[in-house]
Amino acid sequence: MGKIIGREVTAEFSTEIGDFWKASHSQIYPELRRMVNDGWIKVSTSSDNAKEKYYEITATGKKTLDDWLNQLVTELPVHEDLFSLKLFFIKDMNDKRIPELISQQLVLLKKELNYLGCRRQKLFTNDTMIQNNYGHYLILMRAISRTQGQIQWLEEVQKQLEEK
Amino acid sequence: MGKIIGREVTAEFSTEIGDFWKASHSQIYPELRRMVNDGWIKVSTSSDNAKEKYYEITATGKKTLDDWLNQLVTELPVHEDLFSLKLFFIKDMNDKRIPELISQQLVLLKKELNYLGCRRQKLFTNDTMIQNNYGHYLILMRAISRTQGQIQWLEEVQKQLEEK
DNA sequence: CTTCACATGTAAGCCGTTACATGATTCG
DNA sequence: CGAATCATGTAACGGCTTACATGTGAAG
Repeated sequence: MGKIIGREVTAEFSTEIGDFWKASHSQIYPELRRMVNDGWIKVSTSSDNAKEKYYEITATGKKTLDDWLNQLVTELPVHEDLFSLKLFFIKDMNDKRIPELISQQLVLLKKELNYLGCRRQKLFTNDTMIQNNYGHYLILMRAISRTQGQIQWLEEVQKQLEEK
Repeated sequence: MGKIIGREVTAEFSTEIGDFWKASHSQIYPELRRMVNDGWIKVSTSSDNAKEKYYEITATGKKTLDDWLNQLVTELPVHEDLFSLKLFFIKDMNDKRIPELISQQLVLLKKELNYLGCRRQKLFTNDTMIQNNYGHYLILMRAISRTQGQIQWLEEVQKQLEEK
């Protein structure tokens, strides 16, 4: 119980966690090693599958995680996105790249919204699932709301630009 | 005209561009050098101030920038934020760290919203300013809308959590 | 028994940071 | 002329990526 192999950690960064944080296996394996060295997790090899290494959190690791969770977040992240960066360099209101960028961004956002909706349906089928993973539920719903908001805003801008 | 020194580029990444992209002077100076090597910009030293190096975009540089602007953005950025990451690890709906994280996040978002409002007032005093920097105006307004949306959403969650 | 998927690992490089260092200008 | 500020630059390092490399298990 509570044991996990590197491959599964990697998978989580493509699904669960992957919606808001990315990491590849090439980063994960060395990190696991460091965490073993630091005593945050311990490793055990199974007898029936020599290639797999089972990792498990230690008391020290739990403490470290808990301390980290108790620390307040003091800064907002910077929103580095190419969409904003490109728009920044376009001065002219009638530059036709503006509607192009917007419509492309809308394509991406709608795909994202659809994806997030699927995630919600898949992960949170009933109230029990929500109550037992409430933090995860919150950030997923927040992502959905944010994406909807952006779509709505961009569509309004799009409409205004067409009216000329 | 069109000439700028490294110090001023650095300053832009603290103000104008800094709202959605960060870079320190230690990154900028080497980059300027590379861009000179690549022929994207050219450098000239002024007679009256030996320490200043004036950079200016070349035709090649303009072409490169233009090509880049014409490329479609094909992926949304990942929203790496500590707020989401921490919430992800909190399973229990009644964990008191949830309202703590939310209220702290609201503090940060309101500060941000206020800052963005000031930027808007300062940079876009009249319609001419808007029309001559329309892309910049759009992303600023988008940031404001996004921040407002997040505040609203979090406040609703906060209210719902209090009702128990 | 060989092929393919699984599981782990390493290497090189990019982009960004903080900290450190240096020279030029300005101003009291 | 000494101190503060301006302007530039370097060093060390951290986190992340892509590409490369290796070994093991399962399945035809």
